[in-house]
Amino acid sequence: MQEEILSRREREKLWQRQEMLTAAIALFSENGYHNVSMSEIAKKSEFAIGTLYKFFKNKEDLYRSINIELSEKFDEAITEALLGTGDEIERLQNYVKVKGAIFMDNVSVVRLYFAETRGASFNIKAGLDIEIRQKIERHLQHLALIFESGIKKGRFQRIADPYYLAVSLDSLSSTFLHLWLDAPEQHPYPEDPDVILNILFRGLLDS
Amino acid sequence: MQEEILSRREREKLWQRQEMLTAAIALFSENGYHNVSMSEIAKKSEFAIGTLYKFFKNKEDLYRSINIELSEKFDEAITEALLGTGDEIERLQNYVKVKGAIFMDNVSVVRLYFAETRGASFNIKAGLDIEIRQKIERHLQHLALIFESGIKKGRFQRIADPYYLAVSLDSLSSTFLHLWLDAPEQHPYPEDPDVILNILFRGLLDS
DNA sequence: GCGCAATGTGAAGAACGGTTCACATTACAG
DNA sequence: CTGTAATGTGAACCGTTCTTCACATTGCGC
Repeated sequence: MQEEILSRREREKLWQRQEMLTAAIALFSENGYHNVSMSEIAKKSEFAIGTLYKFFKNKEDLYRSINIELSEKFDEAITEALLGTGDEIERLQNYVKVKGAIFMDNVSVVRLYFAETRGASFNIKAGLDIEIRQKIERHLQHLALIFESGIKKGRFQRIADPYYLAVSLDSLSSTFLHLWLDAPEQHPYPEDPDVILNILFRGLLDS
Repeated sequence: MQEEILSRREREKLWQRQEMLTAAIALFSENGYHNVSMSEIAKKSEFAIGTLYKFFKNKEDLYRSINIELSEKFDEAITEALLGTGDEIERLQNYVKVKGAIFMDNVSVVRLYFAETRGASFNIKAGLDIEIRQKIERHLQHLALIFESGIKKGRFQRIADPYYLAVSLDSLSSTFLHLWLDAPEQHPYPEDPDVILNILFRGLLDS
């Protein structure tokens, strides 16, 4: 990642580009793709419409750029958590914690991310959500491996197929993030990852 | 629910209305609100555009009607399952089963329902998703009561706040339905509700 | 059959929004 | 300071789509 070999001008352009993306993120995540016009983005970012088109081929390209950068950022953090050191339980705890942290740090884009991630995304003709879905699928496979390893070692009961356990944990953590998004003070995303993990770890029945 | 005091004409209009809604559902759930035009709906339903406007104030009203009828239908079935007879476990089993059944029977609209239900809904200016959310909130409260009752009676361990258990079960069942939607043969929605419920019932740790 | 009311029709109107491009402004080398 | 290239601008263009409404068709009581 060489970043220092950029000229002043290049750095400025990068900065301008980021300004545009930031403005667009705010608008898109508030109103959705179709309810945001290029002129609104222009006004908010304080550039002219034509300038936007110097940076992005068209509106769809702008939107795509946002989502790709977003998903890469998220992907990096989550992958790191999943590959990190520690036993199965620690890794799962890490996953829940990191996922929470990265979402907290990017509140304004979380709505956008969920819109592209869950439910059907009708914003883009085709292709974008596939890329994102592939990243998520990789996470799920990683998670499944952790569960499988725990089961093999006798640490975990095999209460469901490892892949389904992975999907379940992903779903549960996203759901808690949703609760938090809707009412942050009422439903804080738990500091302690075990609040979420215990739903899997402990059983409602027996003890 | 008196339905027989309708004239032939009134029944016909109701039927026509349903034809329009059916065509619109197919298009919306395939392409999303903004990617479907009134003329497409007109063509598919085999009415003229002007006729659509005799039945619905505008496009948004048409969309709103779909979602309201949809959510009422779902609400009825789910509420019945939650209020039905049986102990706590049977009620939960019923909930999972009924939710699965009603979604299976309405495949074409499930995508639409998820789009309005999960993630952010940007299709409608405001208000629609609030109505639907209130219905879902009622279900969650019901579910929470069941969990609470089970805990009070000592049938369930208190592994989490009852409301969070409710949210978790809702999330898990929706997630399994999502899997099924994406790849029906690969991930059949389980006949046996305990496949899903065991994720809550049994614990990964201990036995 | 007749005539009126109810219903159905789709071309035209109006608004909106993505994209373009000729021009203005700025940056910078010589 | 000058001239040229790079960059920035936004009015105008154009396609799309929602909505209206004057007219056509149908249904029905007499």
